[in-house]
Amino acid sequence: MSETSPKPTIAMDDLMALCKRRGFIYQASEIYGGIQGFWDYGPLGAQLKKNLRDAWWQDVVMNPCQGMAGPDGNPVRIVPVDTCIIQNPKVWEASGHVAGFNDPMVDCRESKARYRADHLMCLGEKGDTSGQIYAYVDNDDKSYATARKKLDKYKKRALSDAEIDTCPLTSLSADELKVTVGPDASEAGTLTEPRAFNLMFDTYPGPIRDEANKAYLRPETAQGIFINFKNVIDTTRVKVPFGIAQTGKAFRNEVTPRNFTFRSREFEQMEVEFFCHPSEAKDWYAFWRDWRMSWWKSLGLAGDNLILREHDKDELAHYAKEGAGTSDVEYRFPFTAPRFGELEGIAHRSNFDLKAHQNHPASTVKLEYFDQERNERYLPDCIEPSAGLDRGVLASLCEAYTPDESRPSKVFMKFHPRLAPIKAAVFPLVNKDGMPEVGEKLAADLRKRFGHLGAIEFDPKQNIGKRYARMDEAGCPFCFTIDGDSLTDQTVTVRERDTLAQERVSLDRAAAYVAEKLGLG
RNA sequence: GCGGGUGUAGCUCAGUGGUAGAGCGUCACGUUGCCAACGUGAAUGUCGGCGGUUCGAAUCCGCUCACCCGCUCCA
Repeated sequence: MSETSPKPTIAMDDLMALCKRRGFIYQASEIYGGIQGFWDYGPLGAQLKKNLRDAWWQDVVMNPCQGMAGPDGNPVRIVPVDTCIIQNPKVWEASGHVAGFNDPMVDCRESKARYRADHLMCLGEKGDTSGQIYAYVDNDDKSYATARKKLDKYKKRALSDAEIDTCPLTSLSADELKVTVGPDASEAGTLTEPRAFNLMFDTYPGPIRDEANKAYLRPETAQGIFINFKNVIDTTRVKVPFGIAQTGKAFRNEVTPRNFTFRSREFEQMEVEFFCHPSEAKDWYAFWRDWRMSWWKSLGLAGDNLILREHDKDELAHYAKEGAGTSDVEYRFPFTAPRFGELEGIAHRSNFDLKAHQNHPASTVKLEYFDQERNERYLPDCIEPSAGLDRGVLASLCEAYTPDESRPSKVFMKFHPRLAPIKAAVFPLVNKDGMPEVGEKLAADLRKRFGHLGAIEFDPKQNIGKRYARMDEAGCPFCFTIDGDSLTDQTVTVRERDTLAQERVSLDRAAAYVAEKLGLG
């Protein structure tokens, strides 16, 4: 990993100040002191985020893989869904989230170590209900030996195995915990009571707030796809291999929200679950991994700040253990540098999820797919490219932030034109002599043509330098200026954000100019 | 969860117990007319919040909230 970046690492504080100043991102509930792990998007941020989501929707769902054929030589097929944030809680039992997202943790005030409560065992002398208890990490011989040694020292004699009683830490009473010595502690009573880190948010649909009515806010959008797999198969004409895609909010009660919007408790995902025959899973995995990497590059996250990283075996998620692997598309954020933070994970989930839902006791549905061509019934394997929309936005903001002492704004946002929240601006050089009228008409024309892609600004106030500078900070790629000559020869000056170059184009060519620069031909 | 830091106008920050400030930005008017120019003027604050000490608190004390950094944690 290279420690040197071709671009100086920007200060996160400066970027955050710009995001506030220009209306990209605000702290959620700011007027009440904020709320940890939540962020709101302002006018420019909302459009930036929409543009990234739309780019994904277009390139992944509507024109899958930008028209590139899959490894089988056929066009890639994807259909969209939009599923609920709240589902029957059994969905999350089957998926493993209820068990996996509820690990009670224990902290040690002395050693500062944190343990999973269900990984801690305790030992003491058989029959002794008043003496000290010693905790150790389950299946850790060294930790066990340490606890035995501490007990022997406390009892002032070597106890035999037969004199030892063990039990899980979670079975101890509060009083017993007070006389328990932590695995890495010397004093008793330094362990906190086991605390559940509820990584899923609870909610209670219906009038009665009762455990029987407990439901969860989804921690990932993926399960909404898996539980609709049969519906999609039955009601559309898709055939394996194909993908189901959706974007939407997900919620995780992160222990430590950090780093601006990077680890938020409420965030938006863009996910595809791509189903294929197990024999083709490896090829599809490699295909998606490589194409997703190139997609992020195509949106301006090029260069050394973006890497594709294959997971080591020991960091694979529970659903990916059996699969062909997991890769991350990672971006070098200022706060991770020189290391990288995940933008998107491409995982081979094998048939983990379909199997889990099919096998859940409360589920009656058969999810096997009958493949006519192969004359074979099977549970498809699944390749999951799962991207973080908010992380993509954050990476785009970081990448776009370009200090430039030579220009009045001292900084400009070099967004890819496709992502830029303001597509173009129109300025009358002087707010009189017929220039505003010409400008307003041009702005209206551009709005009609490009308004669905982003804002078209019209600004007749103050001197031209200020207006250019404002657009630089907003990341607007093109500014059209109407001057005296425009009235006579029907031409305008277009000023390019990145190069500051000015070019004279005819008024009726202005829309074509923007279309070409946006890649719309 | 632990340790350190920060919190005053939209942004950056000054203000160590005595009337709430500056620069920039924003807005208006004038002038100018291709890069935050110039002139005049204006708006904008629960000094993060709550409580305490004090005749008097942005300032001292306690608690709390949020953000940043380092741990820890994170399928």
